[in-house]
Amino acid sequence: MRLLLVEDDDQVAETVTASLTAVGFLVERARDGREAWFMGDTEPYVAAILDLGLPSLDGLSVLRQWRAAGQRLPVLILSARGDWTERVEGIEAGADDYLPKPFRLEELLARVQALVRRAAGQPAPVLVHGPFRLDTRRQTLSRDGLAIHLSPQEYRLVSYLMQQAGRVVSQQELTEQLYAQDFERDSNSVEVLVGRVRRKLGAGLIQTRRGFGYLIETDDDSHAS
Amino acid sequence: MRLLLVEDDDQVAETVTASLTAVGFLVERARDGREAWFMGDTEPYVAAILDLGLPSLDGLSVLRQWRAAGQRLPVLILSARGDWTERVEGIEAGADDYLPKPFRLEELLARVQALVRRAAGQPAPVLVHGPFRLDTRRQTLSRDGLAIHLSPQEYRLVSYLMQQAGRVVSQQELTEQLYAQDFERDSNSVEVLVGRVRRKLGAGLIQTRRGFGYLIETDDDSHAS
DNA sequence: AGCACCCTGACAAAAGGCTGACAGCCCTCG
DNA sequence: CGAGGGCTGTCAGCCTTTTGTCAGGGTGCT
Repeated sequence: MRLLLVEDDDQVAETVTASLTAVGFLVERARDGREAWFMGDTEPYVAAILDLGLPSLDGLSVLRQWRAAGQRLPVLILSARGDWTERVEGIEAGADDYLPKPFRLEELLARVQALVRRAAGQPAPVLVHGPFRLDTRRQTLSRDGLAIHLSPQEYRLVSYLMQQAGRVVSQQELTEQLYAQDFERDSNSVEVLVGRVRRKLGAGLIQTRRGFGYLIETDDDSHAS
Repeated sequence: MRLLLVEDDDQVAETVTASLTAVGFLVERARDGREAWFMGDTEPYVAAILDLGLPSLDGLSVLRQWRAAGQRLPVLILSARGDWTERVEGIEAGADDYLPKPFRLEELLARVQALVRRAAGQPAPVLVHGPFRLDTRRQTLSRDGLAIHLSPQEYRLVSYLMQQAGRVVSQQELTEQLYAQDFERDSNSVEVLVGRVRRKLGAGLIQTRRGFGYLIETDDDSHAS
């Protein structure tokens, strides 16, 4: 799942990126306000982490512009000056959460994950679909209690589709979620990935909607009979 | 597991650090309030020991500021004046425990360990996984009742992983928990450490989730059959 | 049939993780 | 004080797994 990190300080950006990556996010970074605005308006991120002190265009302005343009991307604001007025301003500008610097990485992680879950309406750490169980703590998928080994990329694919269960997800969207933005778009890597997953899980779980994308049914629908 | 010790007196700090280190904690020290506040807000400690009489920013204020910022780090307060009002103040400021000076080192140890266990939602001082028993009181690991010698660092690794049983722990997180903040992040020391532990305990206990991190299963799952 | 899509097996590059060897450090013991 | 031994981080080499690419073959719709 792609995250946008807007942060001008290299040091901070690196640390934050590392921890977010470690828990499975694909992090892309903007260094200044203009870049941030453009990326956020263009690319489909699941959430953005927005530092307020930025060159070229202030963080709050970026946020306001996004909101003005109807962009509903969940935004977590980071701010060095943790004062009261700024927090209010942030919330008013349309932020979803606010974290004063300095912060602990765990807290950032927790909040980002909360944000993403809230946005996805998916609070469960274990996603179930028929005989399949995706355990996000163990980062493990099992069928009928038997663990099935998935590579990181395969895991991300299944995880994303299960989080979006019941919705058709286009190849384009998957490419965007699984790969960095500068990735060659005209390769069939998603197809290959889906193929590999199917070989492991059987053809039933991930359905193809020819011309539209891929789909994992919601648990109820698939077992209604 | 990293602990923050906030204490201005060198003598006391040294003694306390020595005993905590001896039972497997990695202790980092702050000498005054500002430093304490910053470290506690920035680094991922499992708990803090907070002396109240401090230069530059009073201990209670530090605590209040942490709490105001949503920092839930477990805190044990140390105080020279063991009077009633101060104790109440401490608890009200958000402390988790309170220990009047002078205290016996054993008592401090016991309380800190209790604090950490409570915070981890792990009431048991003895963690069991299959034939392995980790006794956090004696800091010993045994298999089938036979003690296995672990070096301090090895013990910390196993201990952390067992406390997080059932969860994949990334190398990054392990590095943060096992090494002090200024540690070179791009070495393979964690891998080496894991290797050493496995040589002593066998390959079964610590699983590798390639691309994700390491994992010790919960006892139940591993012996369900 | 024709076309756009999708699947699959093979391959090679790259990443991730493991291991043995080694060196620095510290402690203990004689 | 010096020798020996344990602990630990670093490094280089090795092996395995992962993953993007490509070419060729299906599949379903019009």
